[in-house]
Amino acid sequence: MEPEKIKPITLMGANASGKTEIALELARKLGGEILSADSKQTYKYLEAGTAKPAGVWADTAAGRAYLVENVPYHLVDNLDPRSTYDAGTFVKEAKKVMAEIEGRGNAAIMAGGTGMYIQAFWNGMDDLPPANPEIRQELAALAEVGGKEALHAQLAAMDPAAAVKIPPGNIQRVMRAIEITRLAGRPVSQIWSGRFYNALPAHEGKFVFLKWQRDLLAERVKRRTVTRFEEWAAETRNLLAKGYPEDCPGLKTLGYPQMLDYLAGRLSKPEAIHAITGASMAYAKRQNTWFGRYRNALLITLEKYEDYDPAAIAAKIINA
RNA sequence: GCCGCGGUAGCUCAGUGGUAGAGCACUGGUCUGAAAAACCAGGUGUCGUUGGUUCGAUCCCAACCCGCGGCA
Repeated sequence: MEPEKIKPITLMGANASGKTEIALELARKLGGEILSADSKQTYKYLEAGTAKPAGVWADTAAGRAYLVENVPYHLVDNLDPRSTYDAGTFVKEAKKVMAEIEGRGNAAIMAGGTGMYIQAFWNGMDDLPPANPEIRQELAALAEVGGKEALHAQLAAMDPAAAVKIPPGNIQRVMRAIEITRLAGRPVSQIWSGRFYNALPAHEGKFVFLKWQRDLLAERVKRRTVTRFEEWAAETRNLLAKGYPEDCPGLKTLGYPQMLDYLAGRLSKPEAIHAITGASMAYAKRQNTWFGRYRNALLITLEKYEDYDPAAIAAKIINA
């Protein structure tokens, strides 16, 4: 008799909400492997700054893997900080890893805070042309001269419907809309299916949203920032010494700009900690807004510290 | 004790004789290959306290309280 196949579990939540610990607990209980949905932990050398779980690369029966407490932890620690990464690439790699995990008969546990990656993986993306560096460079140069308004005006000329949906200040999305329209040869607003943001496919797996009471999360974020600050500073200093530019993709991420300010003497240590904590909380708010849209996810609210019991939460998820 | 400066949003502060504003914080939201990104919306208030002048005081006057600096 074949054992019942365990459907993938997807664990979502803001940074510092304890996803990793619960994912490890689930992996131990189910004999599972973890698949990280985190846009920054994919980078090598970014450890303290991304709260990447400590692990080691080792040869296993299934090939080389990053092991955290002996649990395979996929899609982390494998990209140079100078490289870019994106949702499309993530989906492609994650599908492959997911298939391999299932092929081994193991439970897959996706854990992460990058809502867009989770969204793209489970709900898919419309068939849009991938990023084009030449066009982006050209558009960035145009924005340099004419400002964000000039770019938005260009979008309005080629696709009024898209221009209405995207505010001029949001230069990244304006550029992307122009890019798609040019590459596809027709207005992006006609290509968008408009059905991208809905619920998650609950029949394909379990979806869990860990939501902390704000002040408690702020306390956790602050404590984590203070605790790892020196290690983070050393790691960042080391990267600069190796020749990584301050504006490389890996370093253009939450907290690193403030850390670079600190290393350059533009911020004192308390100021840097305050700025990093503030940025992390602003990010947590966005994450909670994103995940809150999934009404069919299992919502686990944490209102007091005692509510955070990884083993109990893991059991609750398994029994849900 | 005296002199000076200050007391306005959670914080730092601007401002006006017609009940007030910015930045940050906070709250809600957007999101289709940069997403730890890039944005949109919302002002949340006993203007230190009590009196006085005035049609009207957060603003002018007095006293008091508190903080900072100086002189004793």
